[in-house]
Amino acid sequence: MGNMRSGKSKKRQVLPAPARQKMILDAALDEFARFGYDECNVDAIAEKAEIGKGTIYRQYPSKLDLYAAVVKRGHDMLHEKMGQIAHCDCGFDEKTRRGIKEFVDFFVTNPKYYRVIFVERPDRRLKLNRMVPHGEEHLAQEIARHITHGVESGEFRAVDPHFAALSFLAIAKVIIERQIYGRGHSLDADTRAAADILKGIHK
Amino acid sequence: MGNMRSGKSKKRQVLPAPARQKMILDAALDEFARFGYDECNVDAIAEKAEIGKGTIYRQYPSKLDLYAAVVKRGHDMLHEKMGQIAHCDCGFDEKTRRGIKEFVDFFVTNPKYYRVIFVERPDRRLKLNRMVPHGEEHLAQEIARHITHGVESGEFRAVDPHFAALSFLAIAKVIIERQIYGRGHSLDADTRAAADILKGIHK
Amino acid sequence: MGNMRSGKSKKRQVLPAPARQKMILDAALDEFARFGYDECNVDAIAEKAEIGKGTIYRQYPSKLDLYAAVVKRGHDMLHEKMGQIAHCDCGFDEKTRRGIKEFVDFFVTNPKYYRVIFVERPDRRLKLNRMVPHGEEHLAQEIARHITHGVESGEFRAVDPHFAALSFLAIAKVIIERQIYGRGHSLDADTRAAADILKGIHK
Amino acid sequence: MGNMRSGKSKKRQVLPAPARQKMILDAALDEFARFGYDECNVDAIAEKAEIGKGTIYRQYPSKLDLYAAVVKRGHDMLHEKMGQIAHCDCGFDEKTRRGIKEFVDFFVTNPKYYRVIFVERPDRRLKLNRMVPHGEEHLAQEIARHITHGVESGEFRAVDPHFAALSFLAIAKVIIERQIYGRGHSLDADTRAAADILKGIHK
DNA sequence: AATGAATGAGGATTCATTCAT
DNA sequence: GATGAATGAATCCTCATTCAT
Repeated sequence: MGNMRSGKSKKRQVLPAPARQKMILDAALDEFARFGYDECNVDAIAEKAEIGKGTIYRQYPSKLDLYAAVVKRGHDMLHEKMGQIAHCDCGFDEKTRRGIKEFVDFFVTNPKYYRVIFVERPDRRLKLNRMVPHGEEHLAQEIARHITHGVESGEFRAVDPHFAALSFLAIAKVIIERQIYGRGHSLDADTRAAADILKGIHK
Repeated sequence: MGNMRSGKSKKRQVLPAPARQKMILDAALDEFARFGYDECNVDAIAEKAEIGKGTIYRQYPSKLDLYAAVVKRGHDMLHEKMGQIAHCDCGFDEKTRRGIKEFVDFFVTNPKYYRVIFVERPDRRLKLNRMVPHGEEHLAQEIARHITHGVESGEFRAVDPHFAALSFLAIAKVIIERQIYGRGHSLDADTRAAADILKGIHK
Repeated sequence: MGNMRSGKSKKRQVLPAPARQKMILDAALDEFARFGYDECNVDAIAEKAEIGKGTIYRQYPSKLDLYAAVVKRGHDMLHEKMGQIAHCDCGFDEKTRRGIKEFVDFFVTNPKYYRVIFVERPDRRLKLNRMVPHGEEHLAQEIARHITHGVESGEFRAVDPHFAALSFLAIAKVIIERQIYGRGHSLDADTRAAADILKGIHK
Repeated sequence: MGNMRSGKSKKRQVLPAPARQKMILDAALDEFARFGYDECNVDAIAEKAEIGKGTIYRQYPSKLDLYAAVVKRGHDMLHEKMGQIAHCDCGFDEKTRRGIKEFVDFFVTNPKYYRVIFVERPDRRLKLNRMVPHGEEHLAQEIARHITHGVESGEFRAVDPHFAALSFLAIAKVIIERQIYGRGHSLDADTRAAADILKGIHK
């Protein structure tokens, strides 16, 4: 009926619901990361996910909600990894080191999430700011809490924990960007350099 | 017709070319900074600049070019301020301190440029990336050059200058953001904290 | 650029603004009358008006506003015709007779307006009701005023003027519908029959 | 899945077929009357009927068919009430009076049908026009037949029966609308006023 | 038979860009 | 040169309808 596309005969095999969920989020992540929120269109996401547009809108009321869901999944994945560290039996320094490592690892391994969370900067958009309560600020607060513990236990020099947290984050992002976009930067060397820099925070 | 709009009778006096140029860029800066590239539309810019839309297109082939011009003007202004320091007769440390101060000052005084250059991040967009010679990278290279001098003269510890430069930049941005968006953060305190952190770079 | 439609080479000659205005309203009237508000689409109106879609939206903020404008033009045309009668130097009966005649004539001559104003019944839609303050109710009130004069001057039997007005209108519409959609109904015969019926109102 | 919705656990007990039929038509009547054909959507009808959307489509091939069925049920109900009068043992005048009364009563008691049959006016839509055998016309013919009897028996003045029938209908609708939407109009007063008007038809 | 998840044609609206005046 | 009316490609979203379970 007018939609007889030549070529590929859409024989979308039916996948179980959770698998489709995943395909949608994967496709959305791909497109949002590659083109950015505005330059990416819902049709392309649907096509990549191999589902109909309507199916997306059945799950997410709007393009913005879909984006928020992608960001949230990223944060959830990150938190799962990082959460384990919080409960480890190690000292402050060890926790810090491992925390940075996991953080950097996550985004170097998942550069798409880096794009979607830090480059596309959802908090730039007022609405998203309200929808995704896990922005950079949220992360900074968690790190700040960690630093506060360190300060209280005397393991860390007395600085404004929030400022220190933002600085941590900022440097971590530098490392990540160099890994993702740079050519031949040694992760170890960068991490050590970062340590040198951040050492200034230490007593 | 067109001149029969009721109400304000736009007595748009014809300005000399350079003055118009400035009005266009000022208006564009305002709108891009407030709404972001996509949420802002050319009509609004023209109206704010008090000129016809066509006149903008006479000067800039596209919205993207206009944006690039705004970013470029920001960089030029910044460079002019920073350039003076390069030629000052002071030592490495003094140059560094003044450099950071000027940099932070510029963006705290001109938060719109902060939005346009760092938040809106032109390199986010594939197209812009090609047009605007990645501002941040350019800056980083200049800073790196400065650091290299420091390293060569033995005034600075031997770190990867590029990495160090990006870290400088990252921390400077933290300070700026706190000044612009934060509430009641002392610029002095933040700068000192940053110095604490960056001291790690020093010997 | 991909829009090289084969066939008709759109060489839309530029018409003076008021002419275009008229073409838009004419096309809208055509389409709304033929298909109804919902089954008619803006693209078709634009095409029939031989202008771009955007041009319509430049004049009317939405499809609904365009519809309201069409209805308003109909009411204005009707009022102009009817207004002359109000000021004529004739008695109540003569005014009544001429009023009915003009009213019926108008809609028989402009059946599209009949569709748009009475069949499509804009007052069905809440929003339109607020936009077009000239619905059937408005007409009824004008007629009621006329009847009130007749009642006060003793030329008309004492009935609820509003009810009588609505009845006038209702019968007038019957005549109109028969003329427009019926086959071979004599306008004179129908009018005389209506007079017979409405005579009941008279003393 | 699908049965894991939190909250109300739709314990939709399976009803016998005719009961389901009724629920569908009731729900459809509600929604069509409240929102109109276009503004109402099938999902809402299914939800209100407490059945699955698919079940509606099993019974009615399309939304339009469902609408036609609602209109038809209205006409059937009306006819049943009116039909009894046709067979009553009373004279022409009595029949007429009772006919008008039943007609007005029916729609004042069932304003939803008034919306669906007269306000939404199925014949407005080209498509519907083909499906619903123009309700109003059908009614008019029945009334016309009645009038013809009156004319033949000499109980009614000789007018075009079809025109007279449409006039009857038109005035009846005025009464109904005033009852449904008006405030504080006396049904008796309106009916008497209508009688005054229609008396003109009588000898 | 009943269901409701999946579908995608269809439509209103926006806005960068052009070009006749 | 300056202007802004005109344009129509592009895009989000809706919702009637289908069909696998």
